[in-house]
Amino acid sequence: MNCRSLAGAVIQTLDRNSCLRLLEDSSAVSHLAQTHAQVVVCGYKNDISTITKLIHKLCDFKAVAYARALFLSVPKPDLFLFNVLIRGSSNCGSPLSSVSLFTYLRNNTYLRPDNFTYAFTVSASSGIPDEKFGILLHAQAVVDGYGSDLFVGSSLVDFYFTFSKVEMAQKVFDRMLEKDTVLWNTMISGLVKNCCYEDSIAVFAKMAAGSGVRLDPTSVSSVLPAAAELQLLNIGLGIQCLSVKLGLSSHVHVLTGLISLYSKCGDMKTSKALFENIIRPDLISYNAMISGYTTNADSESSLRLFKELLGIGFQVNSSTIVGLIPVFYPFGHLLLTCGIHGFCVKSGIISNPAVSTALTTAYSRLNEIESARLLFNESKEKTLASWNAMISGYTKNGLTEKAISLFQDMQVSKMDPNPVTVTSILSACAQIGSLSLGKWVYDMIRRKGFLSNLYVLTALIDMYTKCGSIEDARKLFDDAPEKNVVTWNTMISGYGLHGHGQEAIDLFDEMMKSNIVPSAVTFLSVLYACSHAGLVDEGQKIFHSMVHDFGFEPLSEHYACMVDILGRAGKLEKALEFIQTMTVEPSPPVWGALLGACMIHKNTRLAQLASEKLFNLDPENVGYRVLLSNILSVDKKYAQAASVRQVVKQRNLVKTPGATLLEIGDIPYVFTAGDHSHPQKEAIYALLEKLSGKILEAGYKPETMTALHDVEEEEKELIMRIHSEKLAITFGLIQTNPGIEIRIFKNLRVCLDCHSWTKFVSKITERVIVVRDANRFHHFRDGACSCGDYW
DNA sequence: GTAGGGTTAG
Repeated sequence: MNCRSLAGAVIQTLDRNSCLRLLEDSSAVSHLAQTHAQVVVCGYKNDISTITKLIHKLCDFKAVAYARALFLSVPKPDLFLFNVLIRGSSNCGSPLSSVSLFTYLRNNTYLRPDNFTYAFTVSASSGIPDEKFGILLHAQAVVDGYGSDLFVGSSLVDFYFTFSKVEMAQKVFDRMLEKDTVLWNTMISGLVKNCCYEDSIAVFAKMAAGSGVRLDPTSVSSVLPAAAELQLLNIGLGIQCLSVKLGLSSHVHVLTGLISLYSKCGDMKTSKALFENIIRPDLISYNAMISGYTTNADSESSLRLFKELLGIGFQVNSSTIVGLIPVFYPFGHLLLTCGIHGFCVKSGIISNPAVSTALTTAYSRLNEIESARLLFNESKEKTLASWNAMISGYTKNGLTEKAISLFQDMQVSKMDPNPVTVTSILSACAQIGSLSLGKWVYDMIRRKGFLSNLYVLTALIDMYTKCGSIEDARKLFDDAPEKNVVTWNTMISGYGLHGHGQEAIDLFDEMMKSNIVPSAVTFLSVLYACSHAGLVDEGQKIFHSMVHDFGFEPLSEHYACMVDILGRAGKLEKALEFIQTMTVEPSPPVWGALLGACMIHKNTRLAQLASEKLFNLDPENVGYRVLLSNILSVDKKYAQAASVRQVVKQRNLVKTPGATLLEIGDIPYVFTAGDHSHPQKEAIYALLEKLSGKILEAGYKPETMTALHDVEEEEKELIMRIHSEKLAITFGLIQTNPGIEIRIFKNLRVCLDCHSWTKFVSKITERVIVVRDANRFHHFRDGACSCGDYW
């Protein structure tokens, strides 16, 4: 009905049927208001069925306040009207008013609730944070004899699924004498909501095979996400065939579900074909396509569809944006990310927490951690996911202290950590080697029952290996009820970290026997373990097997590992030959491994070749230049060494400062090179002096001296500044009783001199000294190191 | 029917 006829209608007196038709045809709240006036003018304001219709319509347009006011003016509302308003309030996001209406109905009227009343009120109670309302209603419904009503049953099943009470939902479902399509569908989608994907598929199969109930598009589109989540293409295919047979396959919901399934299985070609089959694709089907292209790293298509969507005038929603954003960061598209950010701000979508979380993640993955933090600070509604995104942003960028301090802020603001939070924090503990914090988190994990989560367990194993307790890690690993490839990789690389090459290989063999499919990282982990333990032949065998038995195309990282293995073993020429066989362009780490080997084996010629490549590939990296300068100095090529250092100076390249962490009890102490800030510095330097004398007597020769002949005075002093690990170890000797093991953590690789120094110190003080450097663990005992001088 | 946060190598 258009405005002119409506305006005309207002001045006419209409019969009841015309009034009702007018109500039926109203398409906005303003129309309804006029029609309301008309109803009053025509004398139907006490006609309950007309008023009920009006209230019903008002609710449809979300004018629930208006509807309630009108309801209050009705002298004797009947049950039907109560039911309409209970449902309406719930649909308008006021489930509490639904429940209070129900209570009013029971306590203050002569009316008795019927199956509709229960169904609507139970549905409403799914939207209230407190589960007690629904449980109470369930009991009352049973007492009133509606326990096996289909409508009531379906809403109860949905209610229990909403509160993750899967067993209760199942119980209600099983006890229903009669089951219809809606009840089955509720069961299928509820299981999906609770991540019981296999069960959901099983229920769907039962429904299709022997229930005698008709499948509808909702049945199919409810089960499809389960198949998609498990990437069960065969099951999906079966569902697709079935829906073709039943004539449901052209339904837009079904097609959208199939698009998502094929996308998650990596088949964008089929997804595209399905999408083209949709006669009138809606926003949700577009979203499914965009997110599909995004997860399959096709940024061009993803963006193309997004622009198409804007072009045809669709109002995009948060789902569109959240499905699009992750396509930006694998390709380093900072500008596009900023552009979308701007778009979100302008259109107001930014207020959606999922959107701002996705953007926070994007910025942090693009190493724009400050922008991420700004966005996080500005977001009004901070959900658990936004906290987690920010915390993991910090850990992924190596800003562990910030991650931990944000975690503390999170607890202050009463946000309860979940397994995702805990996983990130454990990763932070592993990074800085803080066993004390790690153990504290472990306590929390046990209290909250997160230990059954595989991510948490794996991160815990990693934390223990990186904090030095390889035995504790292994115990957790052995007791794990479930392991995936990452869990195995973590344990293998843990052994590598500690120089236990044979254990790593044994575990790898065991993994193969358990039929776990290895990943690229599996081979990297076991190869690094070989490198740390000097297992040259074993490493070569595994590399060969990786290519020929497992059909892996080696990545540049695998080559770097092999160069490392060969190079450390002194097979420098062989390493170079190996590089020349590479099918991919050698990356900086490949040449870096060769350069490192040149340092150990003092090969100036190859060092110059490797560094030339490195200076071209990675001109900003100071480490390589320092390394070359040292190699040249050792070879007495002082002029060349000086000119390498000159470049560093001229270009203002900054070397990461070395730092060492030592924990005494729960207190962490951080030392930097030449540190004079410590309150006990006098005692430290005095003991350092005393130790120096003793170890020189025992045969220690400072390694740096050989490299320093040509260095200018000022620079010499700079280099001679006592490295942080020496200060930390000395402090540890002062602070702990004889015989106690000392553990320190260094952010860079331990240098040759400190390594030698620590060996001697361990001998004369009869202490076990454990050093974790950027690369691996060194266990010093009685003048020797577990790495066999092989690092 | 579409959508946000987590573990493994270096």
